Amino acid sequence: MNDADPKPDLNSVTVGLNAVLATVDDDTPKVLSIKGHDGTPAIPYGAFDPVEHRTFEIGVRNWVERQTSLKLGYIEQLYTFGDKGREAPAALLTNDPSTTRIISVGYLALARSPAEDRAQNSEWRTWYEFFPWEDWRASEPTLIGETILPALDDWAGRGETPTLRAERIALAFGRTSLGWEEERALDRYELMYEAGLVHEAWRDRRAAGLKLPSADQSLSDVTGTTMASDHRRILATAIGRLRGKLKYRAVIFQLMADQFTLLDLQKAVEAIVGFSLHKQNFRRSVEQSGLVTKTGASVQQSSGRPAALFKVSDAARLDRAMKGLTIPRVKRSPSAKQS
Amino acid sequence: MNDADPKPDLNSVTVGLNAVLATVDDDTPKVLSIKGHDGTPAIPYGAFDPVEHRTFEIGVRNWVERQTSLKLGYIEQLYTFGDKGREAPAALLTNDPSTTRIISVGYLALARSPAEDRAQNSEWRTWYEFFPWEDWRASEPTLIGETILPALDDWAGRGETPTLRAERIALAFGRTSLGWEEERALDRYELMYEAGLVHEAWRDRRAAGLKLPSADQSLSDVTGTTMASDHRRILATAIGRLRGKLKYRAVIFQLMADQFTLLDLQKAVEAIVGFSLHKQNFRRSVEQSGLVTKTGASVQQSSGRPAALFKVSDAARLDRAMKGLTIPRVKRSPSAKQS
DNA sequence: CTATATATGCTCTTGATGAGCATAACTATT
DNA sequence: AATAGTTATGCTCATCAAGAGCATATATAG
Repeated sequence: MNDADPKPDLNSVTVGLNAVLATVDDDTPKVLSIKGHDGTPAIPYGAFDPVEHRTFEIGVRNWVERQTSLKLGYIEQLYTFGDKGREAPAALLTNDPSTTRIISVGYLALARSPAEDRAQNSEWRTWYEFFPWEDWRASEPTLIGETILPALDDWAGRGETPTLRAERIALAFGRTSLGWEEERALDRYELMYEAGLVHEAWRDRRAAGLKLPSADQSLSDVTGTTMASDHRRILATAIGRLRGKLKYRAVIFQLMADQFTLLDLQKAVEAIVGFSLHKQNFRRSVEQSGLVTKTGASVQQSSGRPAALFKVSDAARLDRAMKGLTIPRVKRSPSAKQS
Repeated sequence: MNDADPKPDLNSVTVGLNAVLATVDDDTPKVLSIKGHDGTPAIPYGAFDPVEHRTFEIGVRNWVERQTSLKLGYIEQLYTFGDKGREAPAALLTNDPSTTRIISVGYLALARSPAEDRAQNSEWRTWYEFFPWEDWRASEPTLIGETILPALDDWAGRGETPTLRAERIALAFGRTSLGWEEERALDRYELMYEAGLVHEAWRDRRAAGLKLPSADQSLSDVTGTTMASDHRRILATAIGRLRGKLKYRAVIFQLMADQFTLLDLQKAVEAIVGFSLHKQNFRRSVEQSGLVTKTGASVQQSSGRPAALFKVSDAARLDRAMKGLTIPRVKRSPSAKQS
């Protein structure tokens, strides 16, 4: 079955590792960014060294910890990006960019708090700086209704499959009965990329010598900060993944200090999912989950009643359950005329 | 930040593509397997050709479709495997296995029905042949309580962190309040691998010249069919992913024929998740979901009342919602003393 | 002591989910 | 044709999770 395969020039592939380091600080979700080759912000990346690294994960931990003095807690593989056209940063990793295809394995790592800054030329940035349309905490960003949707609708109309495009747009931007689904961050970014609504789209097409979209390029100036290579796509992947994960894994505690109030926890969740929660109900669900325990102590903020401090309970080391489409399993007695 | 990185010998990495082709046929979940180099069943794989393939996905579609005449519908990247020690099949992909590290990008693809067999030396096999402990449709496999758990407990006791191991085991095999979580297929396989309960564990350690576990190797003879390289791990990843996905994406219809009865649908879901569902409630949830529509026709099986035929409704092209940890968003009026 | 600002406690309503009884609609048999 | 056996469907109940929002409790700032 595979013997029939020709043996391509395998040596022309290079593997890089990318890591989205995320944290929540000052009620703000942040990512560690470095300066890319042309000054554009980039996600930390390094080459995968097959000799030194027994595992990708070990590789990521190694160079991240060595270069940032951050000790990574949670770490998870995101996706492996291998599209042609992401060769841009090739020059940074190899001496012969012309013939090499670079693929990169993206990772998501969570760090507790910025703990001051360490690494030179790296800094923590709000991720909403790169995705202004993803922050609904105050309210729906006006950018969406005023700029993004009109432009996307316009783009949809120009395509050969306007209906399909319209459906994708509606689904991604919460215009269906499902409403806004925060975990679709990647879908949204991809639509915007395709429609030429982000700077990268123009940059990449120009670099590839492709014909430019018939859209208005100036729109891409107001849709957030550009990143090097396809790093913004990787970041979108990370955001979407983390947002989704929050719902079925107790991963949020990887971002919390040892002690925290329920409001701290709520703010952290809100920072990540990008919208506000119902306070009383949030508390109820958290307390019922059994994931946290009162420490007994409490803290006093500026004014108002002091808040009780909580810590992660042991049970939280275990992951949590899932949910979804409704799979009604049989629980009680195997009696009755079942089946 | 990454300038500090030494430039390793990047050329010693080779990229392969693996595809788990899954289908449901005759109420049985199946995967396409080929004969591995030493006769062991393997998952179809091929080299990634950076020249010919603009994208991994295109690469996978290409060689799968060329070699099996199967047209892939749904396809999704699973995970990229890069651990040292998976060099075993290197000889198949390169002429110089000694210095090359092979990493492979795993994909999951869903095919409708086996549609007869096509490719030479490839065949569809029940995936429970490789994971007998994952099939709870009739009842909990006795293999778990009689063989697996005792052996795992034994293994846990031999380690330096028995409590941690015991917790992992309890969680993976449904011995916690969460019960059996079908999507933890990979967790279970990995535990068994670590404990030397699957043949691959012994094979790999022997090949690597490592010391063999102090466990009883004969146990690995009753824990399902062995696969080449780390393909069984990849398959476990695919199973877990698909099982989880069913709950929040309408992906099951990728496996159904144009017309189907609700029981057909139920059987397909059961085949995948590995346990039985409550019939009436399953129907209720499916019908309420709006994902299917009655065609008007009905079919008569051997005996009993004829069943109505359904088809996928247009709405199902859209994906479905998700659920999870409980994130109480504010829906109604932003009035009251909220926040 | 009063006005404010948070933290918490609770109640109500609605909808989803787990169970299982009751019927309907066919085929195979007496 | 009446009876059994079998699978499809219809429905009712009970329980629980989730969305809303009023009511109190406990501080800080005049």
